[in-house]
Amino acid sequence: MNKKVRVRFAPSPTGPLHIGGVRTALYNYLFAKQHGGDMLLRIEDTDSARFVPGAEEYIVEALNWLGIKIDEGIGAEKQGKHTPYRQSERKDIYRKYVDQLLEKKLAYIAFDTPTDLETKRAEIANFQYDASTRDLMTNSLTLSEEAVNSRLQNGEQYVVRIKIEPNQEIKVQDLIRGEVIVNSSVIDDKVLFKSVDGLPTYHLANVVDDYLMEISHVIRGEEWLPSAPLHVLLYRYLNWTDVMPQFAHLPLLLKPDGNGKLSKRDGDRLGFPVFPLNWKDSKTGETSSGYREAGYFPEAVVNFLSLLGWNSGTEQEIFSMDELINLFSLERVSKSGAKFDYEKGKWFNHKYLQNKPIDEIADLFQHILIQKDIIEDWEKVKKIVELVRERANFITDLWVQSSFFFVAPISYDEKTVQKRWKAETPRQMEELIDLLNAIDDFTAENTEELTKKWIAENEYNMGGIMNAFRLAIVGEPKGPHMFDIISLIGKEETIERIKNAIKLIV
RNA sequence: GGUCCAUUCGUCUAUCGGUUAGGACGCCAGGUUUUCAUCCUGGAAAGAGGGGUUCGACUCCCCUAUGGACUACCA
Repeated sequence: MNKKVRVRFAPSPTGPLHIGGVRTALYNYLFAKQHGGDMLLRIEDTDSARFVPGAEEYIVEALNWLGIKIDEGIGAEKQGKHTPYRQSERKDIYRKYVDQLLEKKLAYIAFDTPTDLETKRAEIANFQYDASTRDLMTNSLTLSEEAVNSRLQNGEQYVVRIKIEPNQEIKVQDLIRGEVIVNSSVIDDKVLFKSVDGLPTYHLANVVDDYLMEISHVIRGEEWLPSAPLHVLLYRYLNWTDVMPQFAHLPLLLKPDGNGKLSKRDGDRLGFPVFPLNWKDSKTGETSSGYREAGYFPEAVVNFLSLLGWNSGTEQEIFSMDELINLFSLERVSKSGAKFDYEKGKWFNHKYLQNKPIDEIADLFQHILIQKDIIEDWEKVKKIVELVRERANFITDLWVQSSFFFVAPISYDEKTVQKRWKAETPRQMEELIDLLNAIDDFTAENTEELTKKWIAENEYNMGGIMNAFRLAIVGEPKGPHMFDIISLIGKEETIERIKNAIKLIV
């Protein structure tokens, strides 16, 4: 049976989308597109207590930015035929399946309060609510029917738990890991539904929704692997095994140093973003930085992320989204977790910065200039970008690398002054002023030729002159070819700066 | 503690029984250069340990070790 490929990304709106989540979304997308399938976005907000306003919008915006297009569900152009795609709005749908399980005695009602459970856990070491302990608890298996009904009529809070038969082998076929076998005895009677808010828990909701939304492949993080057998069981209990999706559990993204899952704190600690976009926490007011605002190209982030846990089998490193769609395969996803290497992320952005059309880069840079109240001629901006982009990793680096094109130095790098500004330098610079002043054709080629001639004729030291010259014009020992710089800033400005340097450097 | 998953250079990874164990990031050295950077060339750098299976194991199996995930009326 070959059903249409339909995958879903199903985050819960508890905050900004984590970079690991982004990768999961990306792999889902690549897989779907390769097979001509659909990518759905479903919001799993069954925990009303953890809902964070703005999180859903953030997720949609982030995926949009990255070029991960949603075919159906939240954020899609047209939502699709399985609406709604927010689980909190699907309450009525789940109730039916809860009742079905209850009727078939595959689930039961439990009245134990959180404190009851706590005390039990304290009492019994490694307590697990399952076949071995449910007789000790307050539920519809231990209470009489009348007792249960009267409790319900009194409006007592309850949950519905799945009833798991102990000692059964449950097999999960995983596309990345192969067959995983778990004994049902180690799975507890998970809560499927809570009366407090009338909502199911994740386990029931995701199974029901994946079934109703005709999901063909569930591609999610490895943290779900331990509960996958429970989900398989649920498909069995609901008689849906014939249309059960295939599972693929992705390896985790790990901290760059030490061990463990990559977390928000690592970003703060090590100084790199762990979110796609900036996020401002409305409670604490603190902002977490995102890749977009840090100056990354979405293509670079996608490329970088795609290789964290997958590889093409070739030695190619740079991939466009289309190439990724073509080449991606779950079989080539690695099984072990990948440490997050931020340095390599920077390198990817550098590559994209070099390879993009100059107009695109210049346009982005001009926006930065405008924010700094610098209005500059488009052609000139393009030339400047051309000259400095190779020394930049990010659009934002461009300013650091080129600010001297727009603003004359107000101070001079001390070390360089000591090393490059000698006693005879002011006199030589005066001569240089005279020389440049007499040049009408101020192109880089011409000024270079004449300046070098002058240096040779006077038997000056090339490095000595040029480095002092640079110091006067740039203020620091950096930047592109000197004659390219002065041709762009012009004769007057060049001479002005040399004069200033002679005056200011002691 | 229990269950499950994993283990090749510092990092991401290639290898699907026979290779001088390859590439990339980073690092180091040299070259290019008037500076910084880029770029080019080169270099150091790896199969967790122990048993098997096999003519031959990084590759297959087992054990140990290590790491991770999960173990909620969270997802």
